[in-house]
Amino acid sequence: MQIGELAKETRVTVQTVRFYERRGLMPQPLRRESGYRDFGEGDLRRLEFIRHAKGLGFSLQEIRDILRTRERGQCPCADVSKMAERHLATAEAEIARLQRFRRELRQALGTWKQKPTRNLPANAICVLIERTMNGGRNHGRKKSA
Amino acid sequence: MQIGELAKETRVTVQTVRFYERRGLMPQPLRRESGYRDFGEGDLRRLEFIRHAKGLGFSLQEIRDILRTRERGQCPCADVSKMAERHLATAEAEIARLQRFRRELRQALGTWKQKPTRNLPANAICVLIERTMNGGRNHGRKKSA
DNA sequence: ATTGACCCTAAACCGCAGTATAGGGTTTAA
DNA sequence: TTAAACCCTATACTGCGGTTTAGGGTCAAT
Repeated sequence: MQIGELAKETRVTVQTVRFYERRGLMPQPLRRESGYRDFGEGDLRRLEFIRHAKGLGFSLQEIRDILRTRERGQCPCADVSKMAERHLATAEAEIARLQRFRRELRQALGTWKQKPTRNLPANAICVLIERTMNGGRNHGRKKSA
Repeated sequence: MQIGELAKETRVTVQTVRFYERRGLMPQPLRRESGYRDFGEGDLRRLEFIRHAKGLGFSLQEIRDILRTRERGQCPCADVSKMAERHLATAEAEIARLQRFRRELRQALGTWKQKPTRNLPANAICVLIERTMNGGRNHGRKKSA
């Protein structure tokens, strides 16, 4: 299989396949007389694995390490498990952050939509953003003194 | 105020302050005879605003645009509102993605912890990851035929 | 007069995940 | 034989948000 076919099958570009090869995610493939790369079914599955792992949030470096471990005949699942736990922790933190952001922004947007812009204080930059600056929700109270 | 003091107050590095100036987020400050930058209270508040907006997920470019609008005497809140709505949509999608990832990974981790590695199929790379490849949870069924 | 802490600029570099460009060679069909 | 469609390498560039390096100048105290 030529690189173009492999690329089409896995919905990546030809350059990306070569890029993955340079980064050590794809192996040095067989070459024809012409110098053209010649891929097999295993390469196809490998590239599908890479795309899928990437979709799950693994970095190219992590994926490379997983594949290297597997090449040494070992099972990468223990490592993957560790990486996954780390991703989970990051994901949890990120979810929490985004949800806080969403809450604050909805609050700010809600009150702003009721009275947009009227008496914008001269020293303010943007009430929507600054509203969240002194610790979150100062709705009517003095600044948390 | 010298750049070092400003940087210390706002917990950024001196280089970052200069970087923000190059990017148009911080204004060209007054200069002393020596060429040293001389910042005032307004600059301090501006930099705090930048740090806060960044923490909320706004990009430097967006923040620069917000500040530019404000400099023209206009209220940036309408623009900010639009950006925020976009961020919300992105955040929702990201939350959903992360939660799916978390669910799949927990499932895979749970079953893997019960029987780690035993009979790893020769053509498999990592069951934890590949388990999620054929559409999610193929727990005992044939591959979604 | 010299040390140390601070400041200045311009430019290069970092990780990330590719994308683009320049300048070629190969294969196939008309 | 020539054109299209494919392939090759090497190198540079993108956007993001800075960080680092090189090579200086300034200011205060000793």
